Amino acid sequence: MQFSFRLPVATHILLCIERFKDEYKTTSTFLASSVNVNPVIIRKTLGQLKAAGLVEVAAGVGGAKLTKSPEDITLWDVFRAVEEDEDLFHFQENPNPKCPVGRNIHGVLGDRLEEVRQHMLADFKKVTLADLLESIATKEAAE
Amino acid sequence: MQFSFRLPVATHILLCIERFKDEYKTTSTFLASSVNVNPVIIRKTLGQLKAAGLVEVAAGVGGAKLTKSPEDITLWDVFRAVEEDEDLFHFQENPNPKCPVGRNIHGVLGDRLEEVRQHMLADFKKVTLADLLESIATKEAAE
DNA sequence: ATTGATGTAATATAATATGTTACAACTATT
DNA sequence: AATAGTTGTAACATATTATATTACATCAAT
Repeated sequence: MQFSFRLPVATHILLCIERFKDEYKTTSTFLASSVNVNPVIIRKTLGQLKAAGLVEVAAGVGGAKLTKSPEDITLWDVFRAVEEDEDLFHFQENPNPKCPVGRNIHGVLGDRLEEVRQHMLADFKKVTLADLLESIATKEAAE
Repeated sequence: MQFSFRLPVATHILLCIERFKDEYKTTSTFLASSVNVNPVIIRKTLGQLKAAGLVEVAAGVGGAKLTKSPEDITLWDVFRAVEEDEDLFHFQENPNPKCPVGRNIHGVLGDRLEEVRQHMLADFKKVTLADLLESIATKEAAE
């Protein structure tokens, strides 16, 4: 059981937009060829990133660019843009209310899991696009 | 996008086994009525918990019990018993190798996400079944 | 032997993610 | 104004995974 690849794809898109901003017009087709998914997936994701205020997309003429500098965009921003703000785990909806475990498990376990989730989100905040771009540049230099 | 309810269900099962060990024989049917899922789901989950060494299941006669005390079983044990040991997120399998972002994203972003996952696992280790049982007992007392 | 359980296979159903096609709307350019 | 390339989005198809259910062989205490 894993999270979908929406976060990785969205991050990939943002990194490409920044990395190639001076070389290419970063259209959905261009981005799709780097990520290797259908351009429509890119457009949908770009729509979520736009709604979250992370990118601007040029209507008509095409191409996208970041609205902030890469230092100011974290994985937390990206995660929130493309994933629902919901519990980390599904819970069985109708446990037995006559059982003391059944009627309290969601509250008790849910609280602990929500703490874990908040830590995860805090971790996401520590990673910026700039960090990732730098790591990629380092790898590129070593090739 | 959420994790399945395998962890919550498995935890629920373990808590019930301990909570009712002196009152009932904790068969898959009994447990199923508290969790409110099909008994076969309970048996499969119990099979995973048994494989992980967390419970013993009485063949033939039925019923399950913990192999350790609740202080010594954490959510980490339960998570490992019922979930694959894999990346937190899916990655697009074939990004464009001709693109510097495409050929490095998995390594670079994957490393950061693996750190987040390790933190999550560490958080799971902090929560024991005994903690949860105590929280439930507190709620029961307040009812 | 009977009874009530477990373990497991086979299959069905549901939910979700992803892929694809199609097309209206938009904007710079000619 | 017409064109060309692009975005935004709907509609639909496909794949994957999780969960539910039925069935039944096997087991062990009575």
